[in-house]
Amino acid sequence: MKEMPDRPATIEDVAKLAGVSIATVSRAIRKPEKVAESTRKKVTAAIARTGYIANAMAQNLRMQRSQMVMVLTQSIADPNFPGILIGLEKVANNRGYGVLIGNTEGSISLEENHMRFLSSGMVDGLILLTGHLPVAGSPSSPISAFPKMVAASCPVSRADLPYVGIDDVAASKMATEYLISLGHRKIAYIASDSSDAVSDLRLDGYRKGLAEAADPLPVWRVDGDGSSEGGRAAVERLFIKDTLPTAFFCYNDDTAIGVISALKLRGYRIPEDFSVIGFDDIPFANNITPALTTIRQPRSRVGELAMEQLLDRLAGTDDTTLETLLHGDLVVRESCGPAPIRRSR
Amino acid sequence: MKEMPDRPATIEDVAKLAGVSIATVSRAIRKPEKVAESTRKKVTAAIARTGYIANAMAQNLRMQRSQMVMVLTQSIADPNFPGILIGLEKVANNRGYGVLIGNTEGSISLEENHMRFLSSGMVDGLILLTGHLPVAGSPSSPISAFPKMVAASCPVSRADLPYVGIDDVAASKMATEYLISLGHRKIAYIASDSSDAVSDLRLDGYRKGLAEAADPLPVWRVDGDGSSEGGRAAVERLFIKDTLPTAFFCYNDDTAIGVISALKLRGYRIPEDFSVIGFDDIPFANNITPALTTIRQPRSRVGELAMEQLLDRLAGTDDTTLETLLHGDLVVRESCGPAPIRRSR
DNA sequence: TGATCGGATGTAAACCTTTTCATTACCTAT
DNA sequence: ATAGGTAATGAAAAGGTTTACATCCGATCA
Repeated sequence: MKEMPDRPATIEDVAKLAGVSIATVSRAIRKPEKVAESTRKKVTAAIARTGYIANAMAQNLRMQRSQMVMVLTQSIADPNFPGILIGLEKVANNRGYGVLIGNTEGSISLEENHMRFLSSGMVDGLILLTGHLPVAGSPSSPISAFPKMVAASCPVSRADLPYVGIDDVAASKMATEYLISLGHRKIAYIASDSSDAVSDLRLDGYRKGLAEAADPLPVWRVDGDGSSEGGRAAVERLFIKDTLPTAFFCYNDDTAIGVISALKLRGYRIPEDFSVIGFDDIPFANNITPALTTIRQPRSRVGELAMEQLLDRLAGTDDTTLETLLHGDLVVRESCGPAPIRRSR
Repeated sequence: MKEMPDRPATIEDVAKLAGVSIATVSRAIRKPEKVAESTRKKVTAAIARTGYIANAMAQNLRMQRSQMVMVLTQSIADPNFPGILIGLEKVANNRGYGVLIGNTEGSISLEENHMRFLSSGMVDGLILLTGHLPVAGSPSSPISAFPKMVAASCPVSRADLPYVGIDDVAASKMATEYLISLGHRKIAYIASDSSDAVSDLRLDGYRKGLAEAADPLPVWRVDGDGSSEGGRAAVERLFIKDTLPTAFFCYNDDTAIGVISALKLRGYRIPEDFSVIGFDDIPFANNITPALTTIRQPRSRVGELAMEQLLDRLAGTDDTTLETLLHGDLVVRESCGPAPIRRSR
């Protein structure tokens, strides 16, 4: 029934066809209960005949909003990103919002550039996956200036911003306890680079796990950088110093993959000679050999909750929840085994 | 210097402060050469003092555009997606556009839902990663009704839509020739499901590679579904029939990973007993054992070119290029070796 | 000297909605 | 019968730009 004129139908076309004013058309659409049954029908018919679709820009201008949110990330290539994005996109779309991607690559200038979307009113709110406040304004800019943000997956340091993520401490503790339960006594934590707040949280959990062991176990933190290369390098350094743990608790799966690869390259078997546990349960954790034992992050759920929180805030529901911590699951596969009996080195 | 009033500064505030009309302010910003040096300075100063940032919604309404494009994908989780998105986002942002994500999950209703962004004017154009035209309108709707789309990575069947991707046929031929050069004579192609046009292109290339061999080699197509599970299942079926190739050319890396895993499970060694070659060079191809020999897709470049093409079209540059095919590289790692000498089965 | 031109600026329309406020007509209660 | 209330609708403002057109002024040219 749609006709295809040169220019799309406006509300005025509909009004004319239905023989009412544009105000009535608008009401018939947005507040049907405010308009008489008979006119509503006329309007509906006119809309169908003209193929009218409201111009979003005009609506948004009038209503002072954009129905868009931006998700700011350091890296689209981060293996956790797609999963989170799925959740974000899902609820945003359900609630009539569009999701804009802002990739910062860690560059401040790119980040500032993206902030123009917010200040120009092109987006209503921000999901921060970056782990820090966007650089706009001085570092001490009042939090009240950022009413439209929610952090997810990476907590924002020293900011009273709503945060949705998993309980890194609890999950890391669980991972550590699992290794202890397998008999390991020399467990190293392969960290990420020092700027990563999440790495410290996981270190905390690891510490707690060690502390609660029957006999006190030493904390053994090894530098990494969150990449498989960093994991490889960490193992190489340990071999040079000729001092080795029996189990590796890795900051993330990428690191674990590097660790395993370095260990295998030197002829060791996993899990017979060494146990390795990762974190994140990235899609490929199940496809490496040995299949990686790890902590599963409910990525999609994190995205959903973060977006819900943001949209609730935008809608004015002043939810005061500041921290939503989800539970991470231990996924036991093949990369961990009983501690080997080995001559101490 | 910025002041922070309750409501953001408008162009009128700037005009008042600078003692000029709003038209002049607008011109000073958009067409500086049209305004006298002296006034330009006054305006610039006023803008700085007020912290004025143009309201994007008002601009977009007036200029009948949105400065947004949407990328439609079947699955955010597709391992190729992030790479393409990186390229898309990069050039879009460089050119002042925002990138909206539309995840369809293969659902028609979701897809239709996303099309409202286009018809309501919330986005100016579409990047199609879905491999088919959005369902809006009848299947035979004239292509002229879709002036604002560019397909990438998955060609859109029977549509004269601009397409940017890699030359699947040439790349597949190259992969096949490589296997032949290693002495393989029984090479199977593990396909994706039949609805996938890309799978057929790769089948074509494989065919061509076989056809140009010194001695004619038989085409051997095996069903898969593009997942590692599908690869595994394909191998199992071959074992049941007890008829095996010496080399597998896989539709994609996921499939190859499944094939390798099934083969290893049965105690075979790669590449000594079987050669396996994948396609895509997904990030993890290098992290499995054996490291996967595959065809590298310049994903990010595909994204860049597709976005450039789309924005050029939106800008009215009537570029008539309909197909941009990039070159895929053969990445030789460890999963292919000389054909084994084996009693024929 | 007067007509013409060009540059710089202002006025107002246009972009398309939503929503306040006013108007109308009808109904109810006194 | 009249005041007061309610439901349905319309007129017009508001939202913040860009830009076509008009205006003004000083300068150039014949």
